[in-house]
Amino acid sequence: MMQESGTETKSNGSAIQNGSSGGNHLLQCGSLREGRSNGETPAADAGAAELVHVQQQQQALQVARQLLLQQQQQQQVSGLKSPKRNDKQPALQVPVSVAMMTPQVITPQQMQQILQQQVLSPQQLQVLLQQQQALMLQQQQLQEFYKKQQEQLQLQLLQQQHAGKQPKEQQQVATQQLAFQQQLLQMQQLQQQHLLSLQRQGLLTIQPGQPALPLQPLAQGMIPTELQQLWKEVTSAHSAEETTGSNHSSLDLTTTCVSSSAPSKTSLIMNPHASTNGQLSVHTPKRESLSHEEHPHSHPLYGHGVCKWPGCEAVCEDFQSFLKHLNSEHALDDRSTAQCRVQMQVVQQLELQLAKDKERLQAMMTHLHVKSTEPKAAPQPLNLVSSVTLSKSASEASPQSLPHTPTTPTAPITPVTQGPSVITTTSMHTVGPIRRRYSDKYNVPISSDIAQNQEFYKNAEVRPPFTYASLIRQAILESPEKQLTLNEIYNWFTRMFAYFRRNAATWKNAVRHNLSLHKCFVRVENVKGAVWTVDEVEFQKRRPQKISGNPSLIKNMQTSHAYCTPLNAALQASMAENSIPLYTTASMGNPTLGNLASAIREELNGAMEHTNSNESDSSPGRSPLQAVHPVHVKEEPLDPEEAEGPLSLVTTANHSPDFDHDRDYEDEPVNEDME
DNA sequence: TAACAGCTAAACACGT
DNA sequence: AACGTGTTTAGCTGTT
Repeated sequence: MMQESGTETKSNGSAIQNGSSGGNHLLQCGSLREGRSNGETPAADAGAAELVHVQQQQQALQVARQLLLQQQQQQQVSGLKSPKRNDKQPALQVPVSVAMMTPQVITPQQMQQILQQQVLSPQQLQVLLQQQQALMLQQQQLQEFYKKQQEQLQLQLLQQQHAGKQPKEQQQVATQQLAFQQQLLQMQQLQQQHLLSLQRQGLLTIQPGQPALPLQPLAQGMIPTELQQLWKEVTSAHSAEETTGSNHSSLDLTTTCVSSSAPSKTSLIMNPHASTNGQLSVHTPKRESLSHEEHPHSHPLYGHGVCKWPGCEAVCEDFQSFLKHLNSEHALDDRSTAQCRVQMQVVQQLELQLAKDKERLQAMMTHLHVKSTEPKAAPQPLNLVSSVTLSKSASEASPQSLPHTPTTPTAPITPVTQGPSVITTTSMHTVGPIRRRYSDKYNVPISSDIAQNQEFYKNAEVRPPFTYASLIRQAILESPEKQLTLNEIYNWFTRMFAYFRRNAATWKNAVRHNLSLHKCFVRVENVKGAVWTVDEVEFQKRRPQKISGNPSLIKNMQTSHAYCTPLNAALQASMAENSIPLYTTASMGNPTLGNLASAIREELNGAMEHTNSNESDSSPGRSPLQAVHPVHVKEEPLDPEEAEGPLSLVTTANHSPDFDHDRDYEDEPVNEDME
């Protein structure tokens, strides 16, 4: 007896839409977890490596800057009056190309796209965003510096022109300038690489014609025409003097920068083939060398003069020094052990990823061979790289599904496995936004997703990919007594999801609507008023999807569930970073894992329940619903076949300790920067 | 194409 | 009267 069975007024029992429609989530746990496990570590490594490079570039820039300063001093000493920096003459002003200097941070549109796709986990997105921000910071500093230097240079060139100064000095200054450009070129190359790495991981979809991505900044107006003109004057007037290779390369670089306006000028440094992909041919040495392995002393942790210990990348001149470094820096200690464990997890996840991807590939190939003529072969779930398709889908999705929050994406997590019609690898990651909410019946359980992405949902205004019904149910099930007042449900929404801290009128109305509409929500009069409970039987009665009866799908489903278990271990690994012992189990009292584990069982159970409705599946884990759950009133008699209690009720014991009923965010829009 | 699921909006009733 | 709660209907989009 949980509460006094009050006068629940479920008068909508006659609702035509019947409450059998619960929520749904779509995520196959395999695809999500794998996507995240796949991308996380390499992305982090790449980011760290690039940061190192950025720092190196900065140092080089510092040196170059000093040279330039010396040059300026010489000029000043030689009698040139030092002009005020603010005396910029508009006609000769050399604005720094925004296109070039714009940090290649993920634009809001791209971010939205990413969030909508949710190919990777929110945590991974955060990590990558942090890397992006770090890079952005670096480049912004360089940008400032570059601006200053360019202004100075411009002024000096101006003066020299007017004063008829020696071209040699001028040329030297220009060389310095070009040195900066080269540095910045490399900087941008790094950014490009970072971006491409994101692309490879499916985080970004570079769409043709997408202006937000400065993929061709160097080819477009990097140096204004004024400067080009200046250069022409300088170089043509003194072409006889400077025919050295360095100057040539400098000039080449310059013309490269203006190649958009004068493509037929001098030879391009940019690789034409690469430039079509937005990738420059200017490689940093490190990247270049990554592809070959011809070191005489082959060691998995040593390559190309760099220690490959995760997170190290120390430069070692030769193999001996590497061994020295290995023994000194990576000796057997706690840190190394921890890193080793992490690596183990990484490998494990990658292996899982590989296995799953192999299976997926097999399924795809089978599918394409068997029923390639099926009209639904290229249906809605995927939006190929074509921006037309994507934008169309997006425009369809946003206004209807989110009229109240145009800035926040609908975030249905669309598993790659949903659409087997994926052909290209890029399109694997460009599954566009879909309006639907996803059933939590056969895919990732809502409790699992929320538990794992809790922080993300709390901070990012991303709509959870679950139906209101599912969310309400989750809120109620998370409560200690499996019952909540309406206001407590509201609070749960605002507490758990940043998305629901806006437009309260809309979603609260929807919550009330769902509570009233769905039979699975039972109103119970309580001492302190009315509370809402979940009728699990009704909830599980949701319309079975077409998956039922298809043995192969059932098998796949079970497989996907099976993948959840080791991935659960991966989650534990990540928690080990926070002093949570590795390989803890859900029974050890961690609420998140407890919920996760139980949710997995729940989903598996629920799925089996529907797919094997005829079988007398008497798995020991099941328990009659009434034994655990406070359902007080049924308008319909319990179907004994359906009365198998879902194991989700097990989560009771693992209720999150930090569940705070009193904290409510109310309706006021929450600050955006809840980072 | 129709049925269904889900979302949003809105009207309305009722109680405080 | 204002507000919160609850019910119901309608219209729309997307899926099956």
